[in-house]
Amino acid sequence: MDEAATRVLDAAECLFYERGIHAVGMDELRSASGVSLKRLYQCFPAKEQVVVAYLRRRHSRWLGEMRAFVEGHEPGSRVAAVFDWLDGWFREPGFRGCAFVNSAGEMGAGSPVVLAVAREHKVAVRGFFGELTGDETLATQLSLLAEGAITLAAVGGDPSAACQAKDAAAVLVDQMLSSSRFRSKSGHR
Amino acid sequence: MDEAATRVLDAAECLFYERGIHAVGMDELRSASGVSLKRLYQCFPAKEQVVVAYLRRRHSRWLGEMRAFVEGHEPGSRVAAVFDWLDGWFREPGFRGCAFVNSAGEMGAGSPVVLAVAREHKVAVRGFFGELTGDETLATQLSLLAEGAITLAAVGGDPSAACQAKDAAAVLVDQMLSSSRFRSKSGHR
DNA sequence: TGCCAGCGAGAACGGTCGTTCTCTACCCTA
DNA sequence: TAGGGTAGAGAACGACCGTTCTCGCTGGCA
Repeated sequence: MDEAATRVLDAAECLFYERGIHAVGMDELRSASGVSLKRLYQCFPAKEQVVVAYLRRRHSRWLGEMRAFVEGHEPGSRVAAVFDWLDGWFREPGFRGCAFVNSAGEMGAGSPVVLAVAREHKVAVRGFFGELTGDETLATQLSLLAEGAITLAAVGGDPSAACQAKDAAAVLVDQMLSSSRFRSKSGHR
Repeated sequence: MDEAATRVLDAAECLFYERGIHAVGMDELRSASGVSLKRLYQCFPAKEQVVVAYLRRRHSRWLGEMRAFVEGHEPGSRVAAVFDWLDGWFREPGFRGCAFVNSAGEMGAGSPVVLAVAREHKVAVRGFFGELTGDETLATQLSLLAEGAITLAAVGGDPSAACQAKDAAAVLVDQMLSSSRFRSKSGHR
């Protein structure tokens, strides 16, 4: 990837997330990145492609950082670690919710490709919970809690949502463990 | 309230929710509602006030409909009924997620009043769960599940999120009941 | 009947957007 | 040194936005 494109995406990641997509014009992207308008349009023939590239890169970074944090914990406490990581994120200055949900809400109705990128992100998050738990149902339920926490932390302005979600997640994990132990011990049929 | 204002809000509720706020201009609001631009600006001196009024009215309707549905069920199955109601909502044609989350994501960064209305909505939803359960912690956890279900149904395009959330909610409610029974029976101290 | 306040229709205005074009300066090659 | 292709700076363009203004009409009242 071009170094100019990287600078554009750096600027886009700050500005789009902070103020929303339609509130940031190409001119502002230009002045913030120091990349001329001509070159900007050589890298990204339209604004929508800047948005898509911004979201794709943010997806890699976000999931990578979460994964690195979680995998630094014992296997038995990794689900809880996810919510600890979310808690740290919620308390960062400038936290404004999920970039993918915000972008999809803003452009999704008129831009199927942005909606698709957001969807891929959510599928990947659920997949990560699947890796952690090895159980599809539990993975979905945990991703529900995580999504809810992100939404309530952003819109509700309450970072403690992560902690509440962590407690609920512990209950769900316990329940799943005991029910699967029960199933394997009783071995029905 | 003026009948013209009602017609404007009817149009706004359809258009803003379906296509997003900044994608719908005042001219389109005028033609869709049949209210002249002059009168529209008499009712709402700026677009932001249309947005706020739209959100407030939607909040009343949405919570009212959910409440009516839930209160038509036995007290013991009302938490589950919330998620049944969400399931029906998710399957409606044109479902596009939470209007408050979408609006806050689109305008929240530049419009504190819109963010505040969205926040009030989320507080009210949590309060409703509080009425149902009589337990603050459980209410928060259930609202996390509900918010997560809305997000995943909208962005992930998966209406079955409501069903998954319902199952998780049942686990959390059971756990809460058994732990409080335990506490009252053992009567610690 | 004459008059005036209020209305709707839509033009007008200033601003901003995404995108393209122009022009100038520069660098690499011959 | 001469020339041509490239890049940057920024003007230009057409479209659209939110908002205001104009203007002709209407309908109630003296």
